[in-house]
Amino acid sequence: MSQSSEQSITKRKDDFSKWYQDVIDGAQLAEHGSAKGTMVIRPYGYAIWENMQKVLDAMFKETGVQNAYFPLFIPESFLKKEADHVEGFAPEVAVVTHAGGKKLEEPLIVRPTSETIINDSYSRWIQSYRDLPLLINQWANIVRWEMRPRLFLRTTEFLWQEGHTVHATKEDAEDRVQMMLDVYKKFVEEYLAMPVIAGRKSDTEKFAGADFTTCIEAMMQDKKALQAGTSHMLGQNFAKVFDVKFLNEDGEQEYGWQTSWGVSTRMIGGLIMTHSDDNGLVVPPKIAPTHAVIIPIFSDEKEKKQVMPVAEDLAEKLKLEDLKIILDDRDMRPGPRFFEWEKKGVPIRIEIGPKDIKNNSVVAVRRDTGEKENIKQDECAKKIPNILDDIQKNLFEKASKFLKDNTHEVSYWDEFKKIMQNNGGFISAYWCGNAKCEQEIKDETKATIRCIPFCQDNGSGKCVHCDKTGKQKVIFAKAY
RNA sequence: CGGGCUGUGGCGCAGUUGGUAGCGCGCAUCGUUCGGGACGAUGAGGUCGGCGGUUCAAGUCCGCCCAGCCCGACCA
Repeated sequence: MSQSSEQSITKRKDDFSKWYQDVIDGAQLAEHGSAKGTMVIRPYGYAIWENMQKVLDAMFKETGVQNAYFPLFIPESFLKKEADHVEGFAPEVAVVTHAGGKKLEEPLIVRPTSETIINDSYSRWIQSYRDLPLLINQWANIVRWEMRPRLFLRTTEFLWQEGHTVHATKEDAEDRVQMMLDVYKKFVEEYLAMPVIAGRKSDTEKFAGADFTTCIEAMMQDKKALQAGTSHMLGQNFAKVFDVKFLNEDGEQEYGWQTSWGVSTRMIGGLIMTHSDDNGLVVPPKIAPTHAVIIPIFSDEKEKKQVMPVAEDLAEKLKLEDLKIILDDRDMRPGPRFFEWEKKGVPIRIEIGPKDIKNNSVVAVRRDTGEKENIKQDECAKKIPNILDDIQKNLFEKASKFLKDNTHEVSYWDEFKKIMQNNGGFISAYWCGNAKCEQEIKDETKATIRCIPFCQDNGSGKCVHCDKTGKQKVIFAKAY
């Protein structure tokens, strides 16, 4: 008995070490050293990404955004035009120097982001205030050669969307920055069930080339912060160097006011690190590639003939409710089938066996709580969607409670250090606004300013580190 | 690039004082099974990260190189 349970633990451990591989393979190019940090997104992980794309794309379009596509290769000189931008990105760009068997006249960089090449187009597209606002989004892959890649969260190549807009006034652009951050917050909270704190980045953390950067920050289960999306106010910085000008209503030339905003496949990592448990992924219903898996159970042909028609019938009925259903009738024992879908985080498992046939019922098991419920077959079409809604709600509430429980209001530096050394989490505290102070905090505790939340109580207090008066509370945390 | 650890079937690992490679999982076939990772039998799968050295003999000892992981600097 003890032997078999020991063996069972061993088996689970083996699988645990690779449960995430249903989603992404990392380091499979390990023998090719220069390709380290690249990733392969498996079909299951890609299905999650496709769902994210679909929802976000619809939300973008509601705000008037259109999709377009721009080149992967960018002339090196484009990147160099904006001083802060080149300083921020030059260390991490991959450069193509040879192609077609020849040395290139001008090296091409693989885009780390597309502000420069898109503005090159915009400078030709925009003539008049009537051409504005120009609201464009691109779904693309980009490359950033970071020193230390990290599976899921900081891969060398990643997929993302980047929106690039041009407006006639500063106010319009700033409204757009906020509008898109609101879209991200809504998407991440309502679909991914990840609570986030929205705010502005400090100057040291802002995007290279932006006037200011806004962001949403989420808390992972290890209490570290993950930036889940950013929306930047670019001002006229890129417009000036790429000559994006328009004739305004008064017949005067003006530079356009711009924004850019993006979220990436990093969100898949965030999703996993927010909700998953020791048994594998937990995927919120609103983003899950499969809502429910039906597992027919039978031990011989006779039982199979009884069970299968009911299982098939139920699958059809649930599909009519707009649910994505998998009927897993593979020739495997039930246990391994249960476990496989559990690892993949399918929100509901429906078991149908001979016992259920007798009772006209099924057994529904929730992935988030493990609760089992007997449901009459003819009530499934009504009840399963309700359970899915409840799972979605429960995941968000659970994560919200975790975020709340691990966010600490701190006034004193000793307390700050103690929290960062021990439990970690988010610290909400007053900050003087000085970059030097920010750096010292980072050096001492590894915690950085994740954001300056929009929600402020208009008070003021002593900076948690230097005691000077600060007007705003900021969120400190160790970050990915 | 600094500091630590590690490279052995698909995955996880063992390999004593050097003697020519093994275990678990997974995979395949057959049988018994089947409501939470079943069991038995049989079988497939490895130039032990690379190069060089010591030796009659190297997964094991020595040197160099390469790669990966963790910790720092960089970052979505």
